[in-house]
Amino acid sequence: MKAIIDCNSFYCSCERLFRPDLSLKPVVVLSNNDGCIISRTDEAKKIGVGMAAPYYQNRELIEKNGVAVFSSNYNLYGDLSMRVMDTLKAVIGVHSVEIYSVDEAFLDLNRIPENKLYEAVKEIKDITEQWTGIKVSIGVASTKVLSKVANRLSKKDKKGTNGIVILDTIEKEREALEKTQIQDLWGVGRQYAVKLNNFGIENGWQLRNLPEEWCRKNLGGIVGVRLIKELKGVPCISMKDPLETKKMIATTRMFGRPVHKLNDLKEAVATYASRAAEKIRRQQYAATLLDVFVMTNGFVNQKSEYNPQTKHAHTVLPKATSNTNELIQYAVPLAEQLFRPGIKYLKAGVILGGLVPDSSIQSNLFLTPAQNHLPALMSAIDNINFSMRDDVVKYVATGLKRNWKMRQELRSRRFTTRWNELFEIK
DNA sequence: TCTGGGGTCCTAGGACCC
DNA sequence: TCTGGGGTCCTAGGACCC
Repeated sequence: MKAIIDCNSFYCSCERLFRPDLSLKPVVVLSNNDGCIISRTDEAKKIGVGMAAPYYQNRELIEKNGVAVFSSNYNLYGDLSMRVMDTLKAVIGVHSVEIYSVDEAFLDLNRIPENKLYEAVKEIKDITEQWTGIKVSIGVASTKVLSKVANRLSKKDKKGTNGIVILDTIEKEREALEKTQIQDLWGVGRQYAVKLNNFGIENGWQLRNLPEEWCRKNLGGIVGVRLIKELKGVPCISMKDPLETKKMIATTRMFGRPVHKLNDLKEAVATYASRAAEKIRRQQYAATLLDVFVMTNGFVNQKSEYNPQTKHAHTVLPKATSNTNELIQYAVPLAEQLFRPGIKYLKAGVILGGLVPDSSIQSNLFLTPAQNHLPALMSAIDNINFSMRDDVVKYVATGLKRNWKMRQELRSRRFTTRWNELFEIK
């Protein structure tokens, strides 16, 4: 059996941890740039705040109901996420945990006897909540897709289920799938939901009973076939090897306000390149491919129809690198190449691909001594920036004023990752 | 005024090879 | 007059996820 464990309203729970006064109040967390609502507590859902809804459209509702609003604070969430994952690994073993996202992990329960499943899962839940202060829900079933179904039901009825749902018989599977609308299934997005609805399929049980060939034709080939099999309890999506290397690491941002000057665009791209370089160094990768993209105003004919246009340009790097200086030097010309005067840019990004473990970077006999010291320089900069605060040491190319920077007006303190922002008890 | 950021996987089609 | 077939590799783009 497999389980998926999921932190309840994760970002909001992180905020509440340091604001006990909000424990029963509605809370929402906004995306970067304070654009969308990306996490809501049950209380906020009840009031009618939509998921991924633009903040400005919900502002009135939020203010009228006294909802606490936070800008996203990824330092805080990232740190608490690590604590949750470390707890899971400590309880059931490193090799049985697959971190799926910042707030979710799949657990391999194969070594637990069927008749002890509930006990075991309950223990995992209790310990995680006690050690981290974050509430979680758990779904258990024979496949990943079914465990997601179970998890969703456990969250919907926290009181009735105690946050745990186990699908261990065909009858329970059937009941759960009949209760699950097609668009709420893991692997069915907007496009497929429309297609399936047109075909008269509305819940998970109906989908489960469709012929595989139909799904191969209409739901993305092999992806659709796997989905059906998983719904039938035949595992097709296995646990991932934790040692698998990533394929890309990206840093992309909307601008605080539209950018129309080449210089601002270059600064932003240089900044994202150094941010991305930090990320790959921390994860001990080096990149062989660098892609820069820009997004131009996607609002067509004043109708506020969101239709972003992006343009990419990339460079194959002559050798794998994680060096900020080098990556900036490749990234900035790509930004220049993409830039057109008179156009407003809303967003840009740097994607590092073709990742290899950085131990495989070959030292080069023909480099000058100064160049061979670059890794030491990079880690010195990383250490300073990490231990002090962001960007004490930075490249001039990344700009000094940064007037394109995103807005984060309502961010809480980084309680767990910055000494000068520690939680205070008076 | 105002719509996130960071990923994965799969497929179709073009380029190229013999 | 007549112009193959099969294979691989790469890339762009679409669909999905949280």
